[in-house]
Amino acid sequence: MRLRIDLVAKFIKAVRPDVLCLQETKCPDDKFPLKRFHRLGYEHIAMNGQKGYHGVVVISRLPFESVTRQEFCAKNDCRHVSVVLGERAGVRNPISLHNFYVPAGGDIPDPSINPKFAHKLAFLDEMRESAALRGGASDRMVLVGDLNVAPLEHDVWSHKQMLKVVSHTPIECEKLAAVQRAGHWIDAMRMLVPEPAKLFTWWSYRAADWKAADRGRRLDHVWTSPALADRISAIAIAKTYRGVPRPSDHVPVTATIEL
DNA sequence: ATGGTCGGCAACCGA
Repeated sequence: MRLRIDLVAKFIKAVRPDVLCLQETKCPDDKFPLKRFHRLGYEHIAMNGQKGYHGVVVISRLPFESVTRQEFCAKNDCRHVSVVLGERAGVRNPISLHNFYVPAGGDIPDPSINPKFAHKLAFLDEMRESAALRGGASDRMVLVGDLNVAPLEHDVWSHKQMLKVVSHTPIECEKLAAVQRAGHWIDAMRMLVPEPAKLFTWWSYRAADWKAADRGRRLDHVWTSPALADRISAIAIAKTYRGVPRPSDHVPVTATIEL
C-alpha cells in the first residue's frame, strides 16, 4: 500500500472509480495513508489490515451503510472486508460489496504435506458455506478480489502446463466453482469476455520479459449476484500498469455497473 | 529439471 501509493493515486486520477478495492495491502490500519485518499476525494475507507502480510481495504467516494470484517479458518489474519452501499450513497436498492484476499497456497499442491495449500482449500470451503455470501434471488451483491485461483482453461497461458501448478490445479478450481455455485455468483469478467479469449490479471515477477512471454493468469475476479449481472456494462484490465517502474505483479480490473 | 523476481527486514520467507 505504502510503497505503491503513487501508482494507486495515478490509477485513481485516470479512472476516478466510485469504489476501489485493494488486496495485500500489508499495512496496519493505524499506518494507512488515509489523508492521501481524502485529498483525492475518497473520504470513506473500510480497512482490515495487519503488519507485513495480507490486508484488504475498500476506498470509496460514497459513504457506507455498514462495514463487516469476516474471519476465515479461525486465523487472526485480514483477508476479508465488506461494505454496504445504500441510501447514504444514493443507491436505492442496497448493494453488498465483498473484498477478498484468498490464501496463495504455497508451491506444492498437496494439502497433506503443504499446510498453506490446506489452508487455501479450507478457506474456499468456508467461503462456500458462508451465509453472508449467499443472497436471495433479488439481492444485489458484488464479490471482488485476489482469489489466487485461475479457474478456467483460458485463465492461464497454458492449461496443460499449469495443471499441477498452485492456482490452476483441478481441486482448487473445483472448490472455487463450488463457492460460485453455492452463492449463485456470476463471473462478470467472463460474462463480458467469454472463453476461449485469454484473460490475465497477473504476470509473475520471475520472467525475463513478462510482456513477451505473456505467461499470465487470471487470479483477480469480479463476481455479481444474478440481480446485478445484466447491469455490468464493461470490464477493463489495465495491463499497462504491469509495465511501469516497480510494478505490482497484479494489474487493476475495473467493472462498470449501471445502477 | 531448474531457477528465475520482489519486498521487508536484516536471515530468509511469503508471494
